[in-house]
Amino acid sequence: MSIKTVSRVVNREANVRPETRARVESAIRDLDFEPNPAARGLAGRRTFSIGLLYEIPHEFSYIQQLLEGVFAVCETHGYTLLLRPVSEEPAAADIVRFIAQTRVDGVVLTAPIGDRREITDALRTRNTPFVQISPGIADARWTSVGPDDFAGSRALTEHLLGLGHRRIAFIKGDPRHGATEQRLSGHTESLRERAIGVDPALIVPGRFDFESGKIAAQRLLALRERPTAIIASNDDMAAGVIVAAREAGIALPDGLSVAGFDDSPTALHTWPPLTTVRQPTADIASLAAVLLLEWIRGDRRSHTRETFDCRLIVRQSTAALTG
Amino acid sequence: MSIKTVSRVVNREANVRPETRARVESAIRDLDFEPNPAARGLAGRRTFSIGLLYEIPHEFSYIQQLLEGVFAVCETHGYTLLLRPVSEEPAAADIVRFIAQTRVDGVVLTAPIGDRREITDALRTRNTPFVQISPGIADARWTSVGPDDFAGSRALTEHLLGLGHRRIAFIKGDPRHGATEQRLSGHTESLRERAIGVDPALIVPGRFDFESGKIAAQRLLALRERPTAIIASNDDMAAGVIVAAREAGIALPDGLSVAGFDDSPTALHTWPPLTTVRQPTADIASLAAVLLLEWIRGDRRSHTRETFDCRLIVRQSTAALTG
DNA sequence: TATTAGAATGACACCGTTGTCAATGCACGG
DNA sequence: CCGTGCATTGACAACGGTGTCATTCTAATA
Repeated sequence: MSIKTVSRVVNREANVRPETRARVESAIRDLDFEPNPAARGLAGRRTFSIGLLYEIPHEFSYIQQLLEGVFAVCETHGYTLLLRPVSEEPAAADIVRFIAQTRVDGVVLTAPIGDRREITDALRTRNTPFVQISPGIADARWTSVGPDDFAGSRALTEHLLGLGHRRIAFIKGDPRHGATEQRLSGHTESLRERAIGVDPALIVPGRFDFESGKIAAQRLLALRERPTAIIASNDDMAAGVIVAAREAGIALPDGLSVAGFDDSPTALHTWPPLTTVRQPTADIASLAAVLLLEWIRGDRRSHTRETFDCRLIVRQSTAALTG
Repeated sequence: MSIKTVSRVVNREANVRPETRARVESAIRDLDFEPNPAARGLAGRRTFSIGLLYEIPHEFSYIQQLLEGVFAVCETHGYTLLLRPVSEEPAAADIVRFIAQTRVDGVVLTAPIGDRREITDALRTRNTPFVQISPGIADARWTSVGPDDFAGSRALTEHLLGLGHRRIAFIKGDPRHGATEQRLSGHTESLRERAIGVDPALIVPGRFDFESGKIAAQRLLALRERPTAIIASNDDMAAGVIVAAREAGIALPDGLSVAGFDDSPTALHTWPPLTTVRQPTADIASLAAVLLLEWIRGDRRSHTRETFDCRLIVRQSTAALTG
């Protein structure tokens, strides 16, 4: 069985007997063979890659900011960035296959992918350098970079407490994200410090998207004793809260204070514009990329957990408690 | 001068005499030499690329939809996608350099990059396959894919005319985008068909971002004879219009109808939710990628201009003219 | 059965760099 | 002036596939 025949099978060329093809294919499967794209590119004068050129948008959503931060670092270091959008809960095997196929030197794992133990284990086993963005529990065995969600969330709750609110509801984010728990504990911690009881009825689940925020708000606004303020774990959900409030005929911000998290473009698109917490996403992503490259080059031999401060952005969606 | 010495210079290795280094560097510049990444990867067992893994977000902005469409096609065809965010008005040379460096087999040009004559010329000269997304003027010498902005815009204006509006203002988009002119002419064409004069005061410039929409709206709302409806050339600007209207104390949609374009996530985050026009961005991007791959493989010998229908999405931001 | 075209397979050079190690150049001390 | 050791450069074999062309099968035809 010559190498060339394998090449024919891989490239789906004609003139290979079906049984030969089958034999090769099963061998490929057994050996987990992935053709080396560099060798294919070199010999075949093609790269099996295409470029996508686009203008940097004026307003960045979270992913775009991440991209921007990582991309900037890649550019200055002469690295290429391969994107891999994955569906929810990708199998560790899918990620390993991506690395095997592309032969990337390392990967940046965004939340919540980097919190999956099987995935970090698989990468560590293969000795593939990686950094984790916005981890849940930081692990000393690898590097992670993220915002201080806990402190950011505390600042938000304290802002509302300062405005006189005492019945403050909290809409949680996607439970798979580490940020979700940290943002929640920042909130409850603030309440506890002021000796304000945490009413379980005021803490409701969400999934970080507009729709889940709206549904959560409908539930909260239907309570006998309605909250005077609602904190959503991100801006998209806060936008959902605002719409739910409008549909319920509640005046904003006087009838209800609403706050978000992230300072995404959405925060300015709502009316009133959202009080929120800004995390330096692009900086986080840049540092993650820098640390990854250092690791790849062997310039670094110990792991770290880097945390960035968040900043409270007060806009008109929160107001002093009246009456 | 051995090849190896060039390699040392390129890789910034130590132990190269400064004058040797200088000589090599000037030769590199003179010859426009770009190292072949495949050969470097093959010999050096590294790819100078890192991966970025992220979960597909629930709500797609325009860029994310494009990405998604192109990516899906790349994945099924075994291609890798290299992103290249560029600043406004990138030089053709930058783009040529990107191609030279990465050796991509072809590129997708998004608006308005693909409308720059110098860029298309440069690509054609180098024989680099490319397709253009949302072109201004389609050129028979290359392939382009885009929405039918003209018809979509017409549908929007007709919807407002049907609601009884006659003083309809229009906020234009970024003039560098082909869509801008097409969306405007769809609007004026509709008016003309109904023999309604086009009042130049009601057509104002914008740049596709929230802020420019807000400023344009402030200008329109200050007119002696205020429009009863405002069409913004995209949703972000429409969100700006809504905020400007709120600040002016105008009730929506009764005091003013507002419409956007694109059906982005923003369209649902505003209150009232936006009447808008949905373009099948992901489908457009997918077809662009498919056509590009066909061209790369030589399966295709003639260029085409493909157009996708848009769909009017009526929500609560537009209402019948009262009084 | 011999012949032959076309299908299937293999041998081998080559793609453009980097890693390794040998060769050469050079400055300095004895 | 020569030997020593480090700085600098070059020779050459990989790297892991693909392209080309020769060779071997296979089955249809005479």
